[in-house]
Amino acid sequence: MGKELAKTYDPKGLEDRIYQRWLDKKYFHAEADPAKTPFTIVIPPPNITGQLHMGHALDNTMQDILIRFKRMQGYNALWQPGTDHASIATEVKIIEKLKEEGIDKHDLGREKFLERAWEWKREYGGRIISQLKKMGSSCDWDRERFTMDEGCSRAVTEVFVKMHEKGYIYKGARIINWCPVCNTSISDAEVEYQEQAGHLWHIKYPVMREDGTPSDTEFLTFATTRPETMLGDTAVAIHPEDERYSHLIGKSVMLPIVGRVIPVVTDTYVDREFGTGVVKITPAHDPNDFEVGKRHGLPLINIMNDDATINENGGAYAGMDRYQARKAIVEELDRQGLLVKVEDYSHNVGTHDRCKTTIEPLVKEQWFVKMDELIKPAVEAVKKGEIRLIPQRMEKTYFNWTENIRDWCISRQLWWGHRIPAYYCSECKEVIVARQMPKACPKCGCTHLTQDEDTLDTWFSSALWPFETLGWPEQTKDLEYFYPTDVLVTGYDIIFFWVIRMIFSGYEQMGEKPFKTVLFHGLVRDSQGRKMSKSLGNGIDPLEIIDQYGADALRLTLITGNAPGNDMRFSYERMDNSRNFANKVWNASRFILMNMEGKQVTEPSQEQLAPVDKWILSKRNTLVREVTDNMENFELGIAVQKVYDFIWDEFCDWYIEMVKPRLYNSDDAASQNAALWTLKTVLIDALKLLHPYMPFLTEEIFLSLQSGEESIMVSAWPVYQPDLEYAKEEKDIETIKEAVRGIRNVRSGMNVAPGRKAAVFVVSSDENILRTFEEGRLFFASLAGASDVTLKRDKEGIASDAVSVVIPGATLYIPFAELVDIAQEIQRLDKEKKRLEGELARVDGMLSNERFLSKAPAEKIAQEKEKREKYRQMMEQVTLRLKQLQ
RNA sequence: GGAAGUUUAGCUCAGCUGGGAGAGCAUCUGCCUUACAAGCAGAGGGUCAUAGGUUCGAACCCUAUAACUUCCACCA
Repeated sequence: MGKELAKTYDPKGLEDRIYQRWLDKKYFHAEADPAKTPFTIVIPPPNITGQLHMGHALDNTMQDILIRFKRMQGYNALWQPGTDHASIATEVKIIEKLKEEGIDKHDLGREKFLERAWEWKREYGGRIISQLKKMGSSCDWDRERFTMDEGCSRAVTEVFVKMHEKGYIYKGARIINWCPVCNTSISDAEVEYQEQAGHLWHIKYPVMREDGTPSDTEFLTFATTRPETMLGDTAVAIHPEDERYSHLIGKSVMLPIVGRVIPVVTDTYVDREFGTGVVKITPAHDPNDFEVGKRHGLPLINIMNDDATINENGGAYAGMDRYQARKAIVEELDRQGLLVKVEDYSHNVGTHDRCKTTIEPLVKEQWFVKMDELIKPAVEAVKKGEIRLIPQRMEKTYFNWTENIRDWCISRQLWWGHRIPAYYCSECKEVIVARQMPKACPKCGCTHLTQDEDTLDTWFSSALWPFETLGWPEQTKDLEYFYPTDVLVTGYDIIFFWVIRMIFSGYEQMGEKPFKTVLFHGLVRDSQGRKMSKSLGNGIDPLEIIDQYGADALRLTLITGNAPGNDMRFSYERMDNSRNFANKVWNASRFILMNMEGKQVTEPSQEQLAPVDKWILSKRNTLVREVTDNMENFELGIAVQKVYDFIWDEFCDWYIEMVKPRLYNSDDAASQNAALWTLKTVLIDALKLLHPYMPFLTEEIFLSLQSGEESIMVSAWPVYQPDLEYAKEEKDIETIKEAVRGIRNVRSGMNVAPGRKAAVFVVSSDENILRTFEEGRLFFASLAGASDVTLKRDKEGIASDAVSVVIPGATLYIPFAELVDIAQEIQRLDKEKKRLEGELARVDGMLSNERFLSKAPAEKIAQEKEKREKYRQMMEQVTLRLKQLQ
């Protein structure tokens, strides 16, 4: 690119061009190389149905920052990308699409349906990937994987078979969560409880008399939120120690409508305090009742079809929807005089997190993963710090889940997914779990075998993601080299779905943790703090933001001022600020490029460097150390804030302004060269520190500054150099800055026109201060609006009514004769005196406190003493000046 | 029912191992100063939720309280 840079930064077009160049140069690609240390991140695979949203944008920005940082530090950085088949989400979408065409899934048949699904994958699977590229993500796209590609499918089968052999996977009839709309079982993690307004129906069942007829005077009354489930009641329970009902122990009641006699059982599960202390027991439709039923050997009566209509066990109600049946049954009970009362009642209802349908607990044959043994190493790993969670408080959530874990229902009645590698003999009903379909039944030799119709929970394959993407179950070089991975970046909302399952899978299959650190981020909310959602229509499309502001600005906004694990709000004001910063960097660079034009900039000697040059070089050095530290500790928001402040405040507002007179007016070529070299050197390092956050902007500028260099993304990360600390220059320049600030303040307070220059006298008995001002005379005059700067050891000859500014070690005088109001001047100095008195009182208080002196660290005491000296000196100067004026 | 988080300037939020309260936006005053008005210079604005405690010293550590948010469990 040429040196003619536009006045304002325009990311449009430029970002795509740069990204394409990075791709062409293969900078994102990593190969196992024993000579280098690997640094690996596996991407949380986005769903193939997904479109980039702010959550992805944040997640991927964080990963890209870490990857780019480590790559520049010299690590062999691999960011492993891929997508997830997202079985249920995708299947639902395809069903919807089919419906639009008037096709029913079952009419189409499994094979044709899967063809459609793969078509979908081909069409939309790439969409999210191209969107991630828009963010600037430096993934190794050559390694892109898909959870249902051949390798991943092999991994899934392998794990299933192995875990089945070990007894960790079993098939059994358990009560599971059933979604009547999606027509599949779901795991506990997929159930979302929602508070809903409902009713509590108080119902009574007649107690059976000795003669086997129902009593018409004695009843057991209880309350229920789901009266329709009475069709499946097989008992009524009371607490064993509840005296109110002790006479009923061993008796039975008549189940109305159905006409079934059911026993009264005692169980400590019953809470005597709640309601009447009586509970109806429906083992086939309630998880707690299921447990009670097991304890008492009660029969399971399933009254529902898969679509949540009442089945043939519901007698007259068969065929009705569960809610219709509820209404009809309540009416019938009322007619029979068995409905005691109806109360309004608000309670939590389990819904399917995908479709929000109220789930129906049903007893079904499903495949489960036995969790109690598997979870142990996963708990240990976090307890021992083998795996670090950031922020640490996430450990509580983690342990809370692991301690109360139940077996994981992994079979789904879906077609899109990994089909369960279990085969059934049609003759002897033998179940064979195998890597491939056996030719014949090993038990009876029959060749009529059919594969299990069900597929696996999406998260079953996601759990293997960190190692299956590196080649497992093959023992590949990549696996050996890049595993375990370094960091997992993800939202805290999928800690149960994914993080925990990857951890126990890693230990079980690899015998090793999948990653060393988990870095959690929060949710991106709208400007009012609401979750972004389709139904609210408050979602902000990252692609539109990129189009408007550029990817760099979006990335910066998402990272600035955000601590790990905390939710953040998205606002356009913050986008404006980020864009403005990009423009600031752009213009500072433009300034430097313009001034370097036609000049050969060479590295100056130490002697040629002016104190201001050393000052900014030293500041840069400190910045490098701090930013690197922060990034090593995953404090990305803090790190970028420091770079931001450095570039805008120190570099642009001070250093560039300080060197302008040298660049414009000085005919000292060596001094000019030193300034240009410093400008360029500091800018380049600042750009490098900024590059992980704003990759496009920094690359564009870097390439125009460094014609010989390949790319900033493969340049070396700046390193802190102890020999580049210039403590003296740092202190000296701070003195001048204070003087400038003091004078500007006074001028502004007195409404002095900016164009009006005035003579400034610097009076000090400190030789070092005088020398500092002498060396900085040129820029000090320019920044302080001085027509002339005179350095003096005393105030002889300065107009007695000059305005004065006191800084540590010196007093500055500005003779503004016709402007000065002596009374006002005294007032101003009085205010300053009061301030100093306050400061001195504080410092003196501390330093006269014996306990402070004996307990505080020596360094702190020295600091305070130094401050006291400074304030005393300034106090002396102010007092003196006041005396002169009065 | 259990747990976690939040509470700091008008707004949105930082504040990393306790050592003089910060940023952006907004407000007010001046400036189109040849990198940048998407800018520059200056200013105002905070009992760091409340009450105790620990400490020489607390926004930060401890205890309690309040409000808001979230997660988990789910009592029919």
